[in-house]
Parts: sequence; structure tokens; C-alpha cells
Amino acid sequence: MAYWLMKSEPDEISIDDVLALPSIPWFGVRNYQARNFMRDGMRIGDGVLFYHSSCAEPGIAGLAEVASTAYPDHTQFEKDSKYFDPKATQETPRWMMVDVKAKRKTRLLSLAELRTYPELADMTVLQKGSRLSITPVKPDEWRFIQKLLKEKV
DNA sequence: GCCAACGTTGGC
DNA sequence: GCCAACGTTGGC
Repeated sequence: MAYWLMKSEPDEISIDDVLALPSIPWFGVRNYQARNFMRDGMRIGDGVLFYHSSCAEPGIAGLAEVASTAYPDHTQFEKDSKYFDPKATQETPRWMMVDVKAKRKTRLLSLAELRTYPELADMTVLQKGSRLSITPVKPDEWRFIQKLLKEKV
């Protein structure tokens, strides 16, 4: 069992949007490192911190889980999609995605708050210049965040 | 809107 | 394989 942090722009897809559906396909990832995490690392049932980015209050907004293993992202083949990739073919797809199922909304653990905890100082998402939309979360970090969500409401 | 940091592309 | 130029991310 592994843990992940996945960024989404709430203007596009928020935790509320995902909660309203059984699961959603995580389309649109166009970064090799993030793709490899989905393709090589993610397994059904892995824990996900749902992070809102590029918004007024960036931070962790909910808990989710991985609901499928990786499969080709269909938007890479769609000419009209902003995620279209002319170099991808059906035979050799370049981009993959997984399904994500929301579990619940949490209080907003803002980026500013996350930065105050020494226990989380090594979190990838908190590192300077970190832009990856999908990052692994260490078990210690996951546990600390679960504890935070129980203790401080 | 600014801009630092990082990733990708392509000429050589 | 190097690296400059360019594009993107995302906090502020």
C-alpha cells in the first residue's frame, strides 16, 4: 500500500466534483515522472491526498484512493482536446491515467499550515520549486496528516 | 500578472 | 551529449 498526493485545479475538477461521481479518470497528465508514478507505482486502494492548486487557497482538500491501475489516457488521441499529443498512437500510447475515487472532503490543510509542521518538512510538495502534479507521500507523512485531521477540526 | 523553478525541444 | 531557447507550473 502506497500513498500519493495528486494536484487538481478546483476550477477544473474539485474534491466536490469528484465526490459527486463514483470515480473519475485522471486524464491530462503530461509529465513523464508523474505518468511513471501512475503506471509503475499506483495500485488499487492506494491512499490519495487530494490537493487543490492554482487557486485562492492551495492545500489538501480531501482524501481519495486509487481505483484502477494505469491505462491509456484517451485525450491524447483527440484532436480537439487541449491534451492532444500528435506523437501518440493507439499502438504506442504515450500518456496513461488511473481512476480516482474520492472518499471524503477534509478541512482545508492549507499549504501555509502544512509548512508549519516539522514532521512534514521533507514532503515533496513542500520543496522549493516542486511542480510535479503527482508525488509519493511517505507513510510517516500520511499518518501524521491523518492524525492532524482527527485532532484539529 | 509576475516570476522562479523546472521540463522539453532541437540545433549542433 | 550539451545547452540555449522556449514552454509550463503554481505560489504569491
